[in-house]
Amino acid sequence: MKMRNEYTCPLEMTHDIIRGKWKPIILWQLNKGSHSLSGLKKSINGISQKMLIQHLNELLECGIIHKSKGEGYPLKSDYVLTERGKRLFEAVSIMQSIGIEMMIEDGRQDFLRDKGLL
Amino acid sequence: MKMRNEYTCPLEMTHDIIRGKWKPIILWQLNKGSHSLSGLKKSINGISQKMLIQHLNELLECGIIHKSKGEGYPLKSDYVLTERGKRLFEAVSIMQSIGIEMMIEDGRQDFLRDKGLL
DNA sequence: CAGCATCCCCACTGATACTG
DNA sequence: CAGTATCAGTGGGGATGCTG
Repeated sequence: MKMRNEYTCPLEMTHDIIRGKWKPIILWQLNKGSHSLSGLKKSINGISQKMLIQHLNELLECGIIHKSKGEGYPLKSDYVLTERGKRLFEAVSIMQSIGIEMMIEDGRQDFLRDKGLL
Repeated sequence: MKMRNEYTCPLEMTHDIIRGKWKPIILWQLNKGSHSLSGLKKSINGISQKMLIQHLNELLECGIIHKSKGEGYPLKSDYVLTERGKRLFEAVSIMQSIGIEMMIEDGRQDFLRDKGLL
């Protein structure tokens, strides 16, 4: 993820952090609780392992998530939201609710009901 | 802006809408009040006219903003947030506040003070 | 299971020039 | 002032295969 060199406002910073295609969904999953790599992969539909790891590393760099690594075999990783990540999740949460509102306005209640979101 | 064909959750929808590099700043400006094209261009540092118009058109398609066009000369356009756009702005607003918090944690109070955000 | 390395494509971005 | 058209660079995203 290419970040800008300079930020003219804090908004751009948060936006750059969350811009990646899978970032919001990753945060959404991690907010439910810590996940292993494979756990995340299973819970996120359509993501490739490479993209998942790439996005996780970017979130790590920004201090949004924290990683614990087990030592023995089988290998076990554990990703968790940091405090900063939990705050960022609030924005993600709002995006979700806005998405729901938009879908309702667009008459897609059926879709939402199927997902158990209505 | 390439939107996905299918959305597995509403979050992805909102994310796709706001993904563009300049979208949040545009919403931020429009939330202050309606703007003409040139007005927006002047208020957004570094944006090219092409990108501005492109993003505006995408926001129009999604029903986030509304455009009025004057008939006479000199030409006068007017962009405003729709009700949906105002709701989306709330998410943008949260992103801004999170950006501020992050910058404070990172010890960039000086930057924020310069911008009058602290 | 966790993670890295390669290769490739296309969408996003941007500069520039032109029209009403 | 508002908006379109064209061309080019690049980095984000994805498929696949390899290592500890």
